[in-house]
Amino acid sequence: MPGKNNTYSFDPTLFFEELKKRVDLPQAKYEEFLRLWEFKTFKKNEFILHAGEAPKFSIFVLAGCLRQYTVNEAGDESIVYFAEERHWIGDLPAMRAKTPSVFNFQAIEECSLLTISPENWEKAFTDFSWWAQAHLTGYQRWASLLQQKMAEMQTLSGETRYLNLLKERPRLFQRVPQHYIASYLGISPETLSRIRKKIFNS
Amino acid sequence: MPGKNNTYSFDPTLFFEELKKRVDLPQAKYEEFLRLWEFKTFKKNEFILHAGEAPKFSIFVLAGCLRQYTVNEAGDESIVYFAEERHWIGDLPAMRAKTPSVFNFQAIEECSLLTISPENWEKAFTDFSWWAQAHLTGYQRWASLLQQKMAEMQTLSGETRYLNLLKERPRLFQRVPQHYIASYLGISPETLSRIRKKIFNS
DNA sequence: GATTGAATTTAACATATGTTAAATAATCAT
DNA sequence: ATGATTATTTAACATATGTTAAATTCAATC
Repeated sequence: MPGKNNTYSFDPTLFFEELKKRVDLPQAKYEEFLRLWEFKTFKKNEFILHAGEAPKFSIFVLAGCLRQYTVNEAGDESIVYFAEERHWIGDLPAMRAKTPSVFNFQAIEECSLLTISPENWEKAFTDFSWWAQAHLTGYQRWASLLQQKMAEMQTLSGETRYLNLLKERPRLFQRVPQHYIASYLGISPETLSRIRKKIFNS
Repeated sequence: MPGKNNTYSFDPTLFFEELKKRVDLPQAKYEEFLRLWEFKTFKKNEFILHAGEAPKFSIFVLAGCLRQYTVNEAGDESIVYFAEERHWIGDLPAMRAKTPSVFNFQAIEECSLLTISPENWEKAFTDFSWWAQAHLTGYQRWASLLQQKMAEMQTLSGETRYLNLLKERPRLFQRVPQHYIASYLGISPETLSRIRKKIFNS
């Protein structure tokens, strides 16, 4: 059952931990907030949201790994983000405006997610001011990081970008196929293979 | 007088127009909000904010053009953003946390700016809920656009990226030196020259 | 566990882009 | 206006990366 609503039990520990990093509240408040979210599971390779459709929810990852990517006119895939445990992911502008997203979201492994609907997202933003605050701060930082990644893409070689990513997110290389890493780095799978050969033979 | 506080008169029309695009309020409210901002002018090539320092303000551009760029360990400059009239620019995470920015901000032309201090920024965010809302929406969209630009960098040739930018921001090419455009596109000035020759001779 | 399909590696070749250097053109400052 | 500085173009050459295709390895499925 793809994208089935799984309402049975799950462990919200990770979710609460991430919230606590940003704001200090009594446990009851976190639990009230949690009620806006819905637990879903997805199987490996299952699509979570399709490009061309308005996203039906935004996501917090409890377990598993997923990829966010575009497909351009020439048909080339381009992965712009890998979300692992504790990561937030989605296309909020498209979800909130109910317009088509340019991004695909697909499970790379079996995934356990907390999802929030557009209606509940707006409610969360209105009713929980601490959430609005934390969210804005998070987005400001995220935009800044994206600009720094842009600068990397502009000035560094594929090899250097590979080494940087290996340092920043070593766990990713344990769980994600090589050609996905290549796409994320903006190089062909063959070039990545060449780079690895060069590095690990010296 | 670099970065001098110019408190004499200026025209806030552009500023109000941009605010009105996002939220509908009585004029008096806009004017109250404007009091949090300070007018500053900068001369061509003058530095507005330096990397390594905590930013002293965030910016709305009334007139002129400026560039945001990093310098990596190898000394290569990399322009991540051009701000023209009506654009918002700054490093909010660094400003708010009072930590060093990795970005330089420099006037490309003589500039008229509205600036907001860290203290006033927090005040604006607390006292004007419409501002907080609009700001969050703006950042969500901004982050999404940056991810789409990332995908462009990953999959498209320098020539295609040049043509795309020419279509998206044609005015930029009238006012910004070519080698800045090259830096923004992530190619060398020589390559950009070659690309232009190829395009305009066919 | 055998078969099938997908991912990765390898190689040969093509091409886009970087690098260096010099010539020309444009801009700035006195 | 003139000289000095900076930006742009051009060219020759070097190199990183893409492309195609095949071989090999790995992983999923029945």
